[in-house]
Amino acid sequence: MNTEHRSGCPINLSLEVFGDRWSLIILRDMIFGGRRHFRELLNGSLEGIASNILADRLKRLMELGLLTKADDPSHKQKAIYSLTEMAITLVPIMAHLGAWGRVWLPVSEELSIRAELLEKGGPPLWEQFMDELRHEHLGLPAKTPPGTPGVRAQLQAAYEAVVARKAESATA
Amino acid sequence: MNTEHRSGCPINLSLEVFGDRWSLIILRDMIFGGRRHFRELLNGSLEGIASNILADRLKRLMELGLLTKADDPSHKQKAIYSLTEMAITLVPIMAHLGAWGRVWLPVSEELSIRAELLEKGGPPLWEQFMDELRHEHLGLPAKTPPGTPGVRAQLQAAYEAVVARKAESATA
DNA sequence: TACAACCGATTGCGAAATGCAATCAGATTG
DNA sequence: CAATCTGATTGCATTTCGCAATCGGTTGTA
Repeated sequence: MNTEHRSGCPINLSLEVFGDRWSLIILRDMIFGGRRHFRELLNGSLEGIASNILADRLKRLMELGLLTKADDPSHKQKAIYSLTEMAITLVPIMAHLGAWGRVWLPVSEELSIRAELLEKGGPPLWEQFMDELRHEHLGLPAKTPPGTPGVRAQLQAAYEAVVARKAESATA
Repeated sequence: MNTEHRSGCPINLSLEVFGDRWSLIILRDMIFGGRRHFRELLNGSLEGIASNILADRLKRLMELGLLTKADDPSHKQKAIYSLTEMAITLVPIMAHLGAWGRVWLPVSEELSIRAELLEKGGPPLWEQFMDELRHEHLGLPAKTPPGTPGVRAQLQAAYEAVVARKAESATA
């Protein structure tokens, strides 16, 4: 990890981590999209990240301590990327960024429904989501009873409902 | 303003605004440092921004609607930059970014005291600070009685107290 | 046992961004 | 009237970005 910093200001240091156009996009897709593999991140990216950029950022995020990499037992070539606690605690920042973007930027309806729900759910929902991520990525025991619908699943279902509604109204 | 976007995702669109190493630093210095002039931003920057980068980012932030520029009546060459409501509503994001950085990154004590106070003050303090910024930058009536110490002044005083204490303990 | 599809990357290369240094013309100050 | 300060601008070398093609190895299928 590079130890040369422009200053010891928390905002500056955070910016040195996220001050590029792709790092946070990758984390977004892992957190909200549930993606764990290189190809999932590469092909699932709405914004069309290039493979060399993805490889570079994954490496960088690992060096910074935001991700870890492990072998996939089902496939000798596959690597599974996991969020660390450091990355999981970005959920509130993601929620705020999404809320801000929803107010001030030309967001699309289907892609902002997640941000809307996350904003309405507030800190309690964020905590629940973070516990869910800790369970999935860090192997911690689940805090919700088995069978409880996960936060990501709820967000995904809401997204799909909007897409379905828009498709229906377009053909009606 | 450029209308070509990679996607309509709120987080992506926010990243298209802040996904560089300087834009948020400039806004930080305006919000927390109270800087309004080109030279103040240029020379006061801890991170040492170059003048051409500063000029470019100020222009870009104006095009994006985060800043406005006005003539300084006291000096025909001076320009005063003001935050818009769009920029003022970044305060909670700044607070979260600072709090996250304080936990996970090698921040310096004197530069993180502001983030600590902002975190402890929570949303009520953020709201008070935003009202203060609306008064200073948008000309809205102050919501606090005249004479009340401003949030920025409190943060600045706390910063200076830490600096003074560290200087004293160094010479003791 | 072929063979296509898929795996996580890597390389080449042109374009764009970065950042340092020097400079600018006009306004103000001493 | 000279020095300083104002918000920039320009030139230029370096670095970063990002698209396209490709890599060697693994897996599934016929």
